[in-house]
Amino acid sequence: MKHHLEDLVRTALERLRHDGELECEVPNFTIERTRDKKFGDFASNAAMLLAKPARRKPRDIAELIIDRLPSSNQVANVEIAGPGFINFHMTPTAFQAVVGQVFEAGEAFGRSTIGNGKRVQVEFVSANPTGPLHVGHGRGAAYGATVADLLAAAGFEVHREYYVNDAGRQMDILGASVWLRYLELCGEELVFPSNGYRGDYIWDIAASIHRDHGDAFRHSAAAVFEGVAADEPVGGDKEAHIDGLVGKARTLLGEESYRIIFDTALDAILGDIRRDLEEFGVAYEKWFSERTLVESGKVDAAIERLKASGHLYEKEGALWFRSSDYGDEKDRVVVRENGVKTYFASDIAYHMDKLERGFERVIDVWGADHHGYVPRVKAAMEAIGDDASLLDVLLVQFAILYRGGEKAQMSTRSGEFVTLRELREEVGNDAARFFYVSRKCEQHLDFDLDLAKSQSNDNPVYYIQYAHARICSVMHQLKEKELFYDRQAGLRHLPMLKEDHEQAMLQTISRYPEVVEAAALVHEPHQLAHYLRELANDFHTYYNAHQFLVEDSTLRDARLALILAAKQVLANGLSLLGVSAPESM
RNA sequence: GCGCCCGUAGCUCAGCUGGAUAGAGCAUCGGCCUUCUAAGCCGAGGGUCGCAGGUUCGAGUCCUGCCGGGCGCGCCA
Repeated sequence: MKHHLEDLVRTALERLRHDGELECEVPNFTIERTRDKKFGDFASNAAMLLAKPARRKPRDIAELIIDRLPSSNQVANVEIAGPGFINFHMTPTAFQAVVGQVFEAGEAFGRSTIGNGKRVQVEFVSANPTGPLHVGHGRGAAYGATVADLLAAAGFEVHREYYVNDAGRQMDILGASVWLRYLELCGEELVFPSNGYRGDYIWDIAASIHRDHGDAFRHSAAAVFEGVAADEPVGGDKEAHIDGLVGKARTLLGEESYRIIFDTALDAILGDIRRDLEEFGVAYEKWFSERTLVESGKVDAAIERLKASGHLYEKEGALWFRSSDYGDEKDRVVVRENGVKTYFASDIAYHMDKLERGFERVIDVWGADHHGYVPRVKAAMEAIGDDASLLDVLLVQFAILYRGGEKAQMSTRSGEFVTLRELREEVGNDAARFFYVSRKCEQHLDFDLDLAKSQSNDNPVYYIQYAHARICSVMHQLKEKELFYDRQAGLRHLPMLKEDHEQAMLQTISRYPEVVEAAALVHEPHQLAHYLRELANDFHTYYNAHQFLVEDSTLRDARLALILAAKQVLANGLSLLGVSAPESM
């Protein structure tokens, strides 16, 4: 509907230009749903935008536009109001037609082609595989997955990707942590490094290695800690201590054995993350390995490219990227003094690779604590000669858990965060997915665990799902009463739906495609979440005000057609959010 | 100190990317089940849109400066 009116106004403006009545450019006008029905169904600001450049009164321009407006069987009346709004009153049949459109498109209702098959990559979660996902990652997962699904619904060709940091120092620390726990299982006595990973899952992995390999990787604790810098609790440096232990693991085990432990740890944790996300309804086209990026020489190639274009320099033994030339607050190290490339170096190569793969738009979903990282990545893209404006970084703020009105403990005594899995088990996937995307990403999220679990109208998930289930229930009752529903008759008799509640529902349903499109383009799934609550509200209100299973079969068919269309839209919307649409509750 | 994000009803948040009289839910108070699921519906009260300027036909929305809160400022990832 909206697009149709846009076309009409644009045509009118072109005609005005053609007639010489308008000598300026066609402005970027909008067509909006009106807030108040007395202003019609849609309003355009085109005349007011033209007032200044055309040097005429907005109301005069509005009149000219209306004169040139092509006729449309969807438009009943057009009028000028207020400072120069052009208000459109649609015909009843224009709204009624939506029901037929919903049935025809079914699951595809709400999809559009504005994305025009443009290739867009969405990279999200990408948590280091050093432990299970926690509730903070959960928000990125739900948000990224929904943004990706929305973009797909809007006609983009979407590629979902998880960047696996399987190369890097943190992974070495993970490997060392597992090995040390393994040594303890072998009977060695040692003081676990303060900077090591100490979750229970480390013990589990160590135990599985011990089960499969016995004492094959055992070395005496004395040998392992010999010559290693002191740990922080005893007056040393925790970083130097852990790096020393990693070095010992390498030399004592040898590359082959070290690799076995490292890979076992990586596979175990990554496997767990994959299962977790899969159960959460989050799927990826690709799990992109940082290690393959390193091994393929792409990181070196990226550094070479920066060097060749004169953006690198040496200082204090390290290799620096002059990112401050591109607006970053200071320069960044790419190769450390010890010759090890930084994570940033890999990331430059990774983003270069993304564009080389032909993505026309690249979206990174990051935790808000990484916001300081954005300028340097964009700087690197510019320096390399890529167009940094193709990259959109969406920063997701933290989720704070509440229980009983109080901030819930985010981490356990051992320092482990509350995991995504624990949250899913407590409130269920549906509530978790919905709550995570119910706020815009830059908004801090207060996640009320009690509310997410409550089975009442306070809980928007149940409220929406209940609307869907209620419609299913009505159809069930229809059968029980041995009545029938005739879709064609229902569509024919839609003009009988003259009640306010029925009009409201038709209008809300007709808005759905606009909501999906807007939510996709501005990456705001919460718009869809709020819309679905509105639609559910319209339905519940209608349900209480009127009987559907009435004697008059023509009216009954028309009403059932209407609520079945609502059911389809509820199901489509919930599906985009990754939430189920139950038949009964 | 510098940078990013947020300040809208008692609470949690919308406000369609500058439009007409600022909206929901929760909470509070008052109503609605012999009738398709009361996991629901209806009604009432509740506001200096953090503060001060500016931009224009028009500002909760854009700009500047303050105030308050969160986060970030490693040769970590």
